[in-house]
Amino acid sequence: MIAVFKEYLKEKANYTEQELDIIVAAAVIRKVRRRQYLLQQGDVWKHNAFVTKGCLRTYTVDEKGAEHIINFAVENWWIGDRESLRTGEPSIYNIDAIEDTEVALLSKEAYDTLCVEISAFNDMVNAILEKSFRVSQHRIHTFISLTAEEKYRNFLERLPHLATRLPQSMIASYLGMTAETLSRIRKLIVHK
Amino acid sequence: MIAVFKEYLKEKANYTEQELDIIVAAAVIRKVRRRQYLLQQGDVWKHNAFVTKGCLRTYTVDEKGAEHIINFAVENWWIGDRESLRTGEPSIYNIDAIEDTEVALLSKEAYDTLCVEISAFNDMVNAILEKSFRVSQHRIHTFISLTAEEKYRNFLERLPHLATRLPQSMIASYLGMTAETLSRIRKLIVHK
DNA sequence: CGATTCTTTGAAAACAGTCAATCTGTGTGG
DNA sequence: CCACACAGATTGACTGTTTTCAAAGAATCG
Repeated sequence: MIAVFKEYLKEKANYTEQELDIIVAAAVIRKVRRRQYLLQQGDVWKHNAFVTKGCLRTYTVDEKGAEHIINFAVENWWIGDRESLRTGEPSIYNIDAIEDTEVALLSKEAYDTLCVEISAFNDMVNAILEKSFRVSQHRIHTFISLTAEEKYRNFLERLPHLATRLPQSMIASYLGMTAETLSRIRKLIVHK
Repeated sequence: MIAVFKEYLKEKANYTEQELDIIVAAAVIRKVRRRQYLLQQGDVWKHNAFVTKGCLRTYTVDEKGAEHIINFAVENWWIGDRESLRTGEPSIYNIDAIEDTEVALLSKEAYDTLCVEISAFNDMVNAILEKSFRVSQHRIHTFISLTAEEKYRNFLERLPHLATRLPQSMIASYLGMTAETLSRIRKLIVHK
């Protein structure tokens, strides 16, 4: 499945064959079974993970035991905890697999080295970061300006491939509403 | 007020005196009066703005005329629309001054040149971007996991200097609630 | 002081959450 | 292959929270 990673890199920048090999060689493939953790609250996150197959989520669990999903990641997405990676502090997030999954892990050290030695990699990484930021700004905007129904419709538009792939209870959590509310909204939409 | 910008740069990285001068020389100071726009919906944003004095907000206006505040920026913060800057498309946001304000503007071209020629500047810029991303992830988390009262308390903790500086109606908008709701929450908190 | 803007309050309506029960589909073991 | 268990989705009744609209009360600025 490392081929997926290589394809992704080729699309993102004009790496030389040699550079591609260096990057791919630095990655470690790791399988994560459904329901298995990639990161557990309290642990320090020391990698950058690229998903080659499957689906993961980042979430927190509050005092009442309710889960709050911050992010999903499927094939060709990056996932991790930048906060913990940067500070070295234990993470407040959990990351686990929603399906049987495979990720390419780049250790913090390998990652930093690649950034220094391959300028195209550094640029790619920053472009990804910028995109992530823009996406999260957009998501904030949905929270402050849309109704529950609009948030769901917006989700269907922006991430249609996720809508069919994820349990609805998780979509509800991602949108900041209960599974019951989402179920009622879906019913309402069908009747329109 | 350009001195504020220079101080900020000194704190963020070890620039040489020469580098500092180059960066500062690239900046254009612009005054923005209270209620005056720095960016208007439909215009293309072509700068990066650093606030040396005053306070601004980024917001949208929906079909019903309601304003939704995405972000504030006070002294030593950056503000702008990365989306429009990157794509060259007209912005969907408005930016205006909440107080009489002064910003240092770096044109897209000047900014890109500085990134190439001064590597410390490039690193600084990326560190700022990463921080912005982490802050916005945190904010998303507040939206999906906190009650209205908790969101306000969290705001007071994280941005106490803004709480006293901004009209409450704007804080309410930033938190995704109505001014009336925030007013009631404040009353409730006082009685505790 | 007067005008304007911001905040507070009240009452009703709309909306979303909670809890408990039922329904549906999937996969497993006998 | 069937029966059962299990997880996820739906529904109903109820509760609690937030919005809406309208009006009154502070605060601020020229």
